[in-house]
Amino acid sequence: MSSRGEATIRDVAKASGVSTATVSRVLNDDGTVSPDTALRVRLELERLGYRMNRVARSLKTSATHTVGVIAPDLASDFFMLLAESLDLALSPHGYGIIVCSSRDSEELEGERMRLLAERLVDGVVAIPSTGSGAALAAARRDGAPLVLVDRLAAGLEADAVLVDNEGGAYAATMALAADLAAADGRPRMGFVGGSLDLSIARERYEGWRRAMRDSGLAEEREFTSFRGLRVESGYESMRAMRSRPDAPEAYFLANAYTHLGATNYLVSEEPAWRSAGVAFAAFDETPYAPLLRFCRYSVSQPVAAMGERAAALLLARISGAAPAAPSIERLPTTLTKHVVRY
Amino acid sequence: MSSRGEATIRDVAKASGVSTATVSRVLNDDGTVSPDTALRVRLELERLGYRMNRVARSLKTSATHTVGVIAPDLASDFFMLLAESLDLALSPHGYGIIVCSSRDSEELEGERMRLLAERLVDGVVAIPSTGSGAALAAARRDGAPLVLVDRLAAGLEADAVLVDNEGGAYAATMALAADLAAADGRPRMGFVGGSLDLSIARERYEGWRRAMRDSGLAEEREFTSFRGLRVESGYESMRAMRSRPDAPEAYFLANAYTHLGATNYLVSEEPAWRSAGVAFAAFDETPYAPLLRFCRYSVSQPVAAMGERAAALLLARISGAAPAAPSIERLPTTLTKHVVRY
DNA sequence: CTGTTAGCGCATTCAA
DNA sequence: TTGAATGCGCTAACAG
Repeated sequence: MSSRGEATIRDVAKASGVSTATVSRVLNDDGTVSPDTALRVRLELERLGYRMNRVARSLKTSATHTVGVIAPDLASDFFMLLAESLDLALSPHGYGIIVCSSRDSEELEGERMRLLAERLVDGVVAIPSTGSGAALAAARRDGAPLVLVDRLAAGLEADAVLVDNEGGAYAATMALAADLAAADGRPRMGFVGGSLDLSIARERYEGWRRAMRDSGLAEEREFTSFRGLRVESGYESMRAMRSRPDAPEAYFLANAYTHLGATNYLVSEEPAWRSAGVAFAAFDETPYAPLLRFCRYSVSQPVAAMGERAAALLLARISGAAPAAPSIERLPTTLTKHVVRY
Repeated sequence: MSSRGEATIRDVAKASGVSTATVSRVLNDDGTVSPDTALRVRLELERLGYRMNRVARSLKTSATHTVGVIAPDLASDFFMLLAESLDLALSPHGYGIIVCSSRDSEELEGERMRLLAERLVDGVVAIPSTGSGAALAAARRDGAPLVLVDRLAAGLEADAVLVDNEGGAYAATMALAADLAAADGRPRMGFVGGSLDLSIARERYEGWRRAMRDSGLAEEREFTSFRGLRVESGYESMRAMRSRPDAPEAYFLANAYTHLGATNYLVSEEPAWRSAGVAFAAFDETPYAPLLRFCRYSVSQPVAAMGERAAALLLARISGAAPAAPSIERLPTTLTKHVVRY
């Protein structure tokens, strides 16, 4: 027995009268071990309650069967769905995921990446916290498998799984604009989004803009906000816009958080008679969608599919069965029309 | 250079003209290395871009600085917040977390626990998927540090961090009952919860029940549901109850999911004039709380604090600075009164 | 203060 | 088909 009190292959070898090499072969289903020796070994394995020390194996094989996951915020709907789906896709292959939060700090992001490299993870899935990806690039183990999810980072040669943000925003905006045109004489639409440094914020803005042009609507500076993609940003943006007497009735919200914040504002600060005509088009789908009462059109991202694809790309890289050039996948979004019942 | 193309302490040792032991001492801030040797070594460390191979260190020290986290569902609000707070509390100590989903299956739970043990994690934080904890107990490395969160498991000798479910449910129910008594002649209250096998479901039921007795209200079988703690269960329970002509106006919802489901039902299936008088008391707090329009009282769990405490208990066990007996901490909940604005 | 030595537990040559 | 020997990269006595 080792100091840990656990049986090692040496104990098993001794007990079954074979060498450690043979035990190792049995453990790895090597196939070259005679059936009865294998049986004897397996019996002892069982009897001694043997558990493999995977750390030792990893040192030998320099493969940890672990992938790192870095995200700006672990406590987001998007990330957790992603984690669940990564776990689902990876665990059948014997991979575990070690998750870390970069807390939207580039410095922390680099630290975490470095630590993952030191832990010899076989690959990394990252939601970059900045548009540059500099910290990730610097800390990355040379050429180590890396898959970006949700956002692109400029300086990073890596596979990526994204969604068609521009197209999704375009479709939702077009749909809402059409409704407005049918109902109202002079349709207008505000925009609530985040910093254009972020690829997702930028792409959604561009989609909205194109749809505005194609619908013959004018982009009004006072009603175009890039305050951020958080709940409070949505709340504040909506407050700022709705405080003006000439506020539009329609808005595009760039993600679930701003959507929630905006709805919270209207519901809790504006009298019902005033908000009655408000209509939203928004990115993301959530469990509480039925409560987002101003939502007319929503764009949902296939988060689970994104996790699956990210896992597949990573496994392909790890096994070496991937083309040299990074592959960027852009998954389609789905437009949903919401009927208001209350 | 090693085969991985990374410098090892041997490369650094050679380059700086010292032994590997000295390099190791420098790396571990051992303090017994003379300032100028240390400087020379650090220079080479930097020049060669040395990165520690933590797998090798772990094999030697049999400490991985990794803790495993097992939860029935990674994609839940509760778990996300917990993961974030565990990461926050643990990462300053150099610990990483490897998360896995048991998908509410006892078999998977055991498998995951076993794999974590084989990976030599220094400890495990688990949200048990069953009341027995049998799978966890079986796969657990003998005496390995384990902290249960949220729920207890009968057969498991482990530290635990829970909340005062009974007390929280009691307080919310009492508050709502008092409001009812003040307003109405014959107050009644329904209950929507989950299977009593789950400790949290049972404790919340017991708290509700005690408050009902103390308020002089009768528990009515037809309006007491244990269908489950999921969104759909809440929806279905509410549908079943509200379909009866004699349905009460007040309800206790045992968690965020049932609360959401119940609200979804009322909002989307029941005409406003009929649901106008409905009032809820419920467990959990969410970002979309402002949209839960029937909520009068909510009980919030200190999820972040739970993560912190779990981390602290785990670290104490790992360092051996913990009493032999398991310590069960029960954190207090907070009652919030909600004002309805719409 | 520093170097030598000896493994941690496993997988993998190379012989037999 | 099996065993003996070697080393993955690091830390930890023990000497010097």
